[in-house]
Formats: sequence, C-alpha cells, structure tokens
Amino acid sequence: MPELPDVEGFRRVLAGHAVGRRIEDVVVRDAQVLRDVSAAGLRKTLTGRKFGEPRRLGKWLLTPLKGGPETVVLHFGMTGSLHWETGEPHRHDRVIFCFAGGELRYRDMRKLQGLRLAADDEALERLLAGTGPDALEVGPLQDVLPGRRQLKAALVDQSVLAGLGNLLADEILWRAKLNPYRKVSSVDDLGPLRTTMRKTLREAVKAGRVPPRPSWLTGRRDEPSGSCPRCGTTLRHGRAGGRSTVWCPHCQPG
DNA sequence: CGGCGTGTTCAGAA
DNA sequence: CTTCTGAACACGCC
Repeated sequence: MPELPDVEGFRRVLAGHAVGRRIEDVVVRDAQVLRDVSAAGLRKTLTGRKFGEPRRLGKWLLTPLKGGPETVVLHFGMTGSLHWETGEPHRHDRVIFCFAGGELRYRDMRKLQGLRLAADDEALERLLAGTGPDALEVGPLQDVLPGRRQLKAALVDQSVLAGLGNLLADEILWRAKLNPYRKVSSVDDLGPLRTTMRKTLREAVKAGRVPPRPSWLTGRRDEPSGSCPRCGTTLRHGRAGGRSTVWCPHCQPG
C-alpha cells in the first residue's frame, strides 16, 4: 500500500495524535523491524520524551524527538502502516508507542523495511543522502529525470524522484498518455507529465491513499482482462523498471 | 505446492 | 559509468 499519499496519511496520524504527548513506553513486539537500534536502546531513548512535528520525504516518515538530536525514521515497505488505537493490538503490530490516551502502532506484515533511530541530523542526512527530491516538491522534471531511461523506470527510482510507487507511476503515465517504455529523452515537453503527477498526488493525498476507483487505472489493473477506463481498450501487462506494469495500448502508444 | 506482490538492495550482465 | 534484470528479504493470498 504505502506510496507517497499513504505515508502522508501516516504523517497526519502521528501529527494529530502523538505529537506533544509524553511517550510512556515503547513495546517492541518483533525486533526484526528494528534496523540500527536495539529494543532496549529504542525504549531507553524514547521513554519520557515527546515527538516533535513529523515530516515526510518521499516514502520516509521522519519524526524528531523534542529537544533531542535524535529522529525516529519509519519506512513502510510494501505492507506497513501506522495506527492510533486502543485495545487489543493487531497481530502484525511490530512496535507500539504507548501514550496516556492511546497507542501509536507500527504495523507491518512482511517486515521488508522498518524503524531506525538517527542519532543526530548528520546521521539523518547520511541515511537520506541517496534520496531524490520529493515528488510533490520537485521542480521541472527535465532537471531530474535521466534522458536515457525508460519513463516508468525513472519515475519509480527513489534516487531520482522520491515518493512514487508502482501503482502511482502507472496511473500517472496513463493519465499523461505516455507509454511507460518510452525514453525520457523522447518526450518533447515534460511539463504536462509534472502537472499530471502533481494533480494525481494531490487527489490521492486528499483520499489518504491511492484510490481504487473505477475511473482510475488502479481500479482495473487486477482484473484478468481489465479495460481502459477512458477508451475501453483491453489493458496490456508487462514489466518495466523491474516492476509489473499496466498500460493502455490505445491511449499510450509506444 | 507454486506463483504473485503497492518496496528496497545487491550482484551480475549488457 | 549507466542501465537493466533477477534474486533476496517475509508473509499472506490465490
């Protein structure tokens, strides 16, 4: 699930419920998601402290600790999420931040990513050094997309552009009527692609996720012989940028 | 049992 | 050096 809009939703969960409250305890239910910190170290560093205002870079959620140099860094992989809840934890809740009024739960079935603790701003910068500009903040695309690469491969490469995942990249290229296998350099004007990207992201952020609406390509891609929501042509499936890729051969000619 | 997947990383090939 | 492919990670669903 988690692409830029989802992570933005998780950021709001954290900002709306956990910021400013005292962290009473940190329960690590599965230490496999801890990347560069021990359960004991995390608990010791966080207990008694408060989260500051969280920010997002691409699919990274960065939450500084108030007054400290440390930043809690979350990545959600393919199946991660963040919840503000009370009551029985979910079986895939891996780390739980306990507050007086509720719990912030880092949930992740597959554990492909996890939680890190950057000791200071320098460590944080090192961690994010390879990450490109956020897809909602980036300027003209001709300045960042490498000309020789396929459009799809360039859009999902987090070192080029941070935030787009497989579904969003297909959705955006479909809306922009660009074939995913086309080379970046073959597109005369990348302006419309940027406009489409921003519009698609804003809509998805508003919905809190990538909407599986019938009018979106994402609503059709899993159907065996799904058809283009715009023209009805049977969609084509292939691989680009190392990921499963869906496109409309009529709207997005090669 | 085999195949697949909204993400990332690495080795190896082209 | 750049780009691409496939495998690996871990888990649930077909």
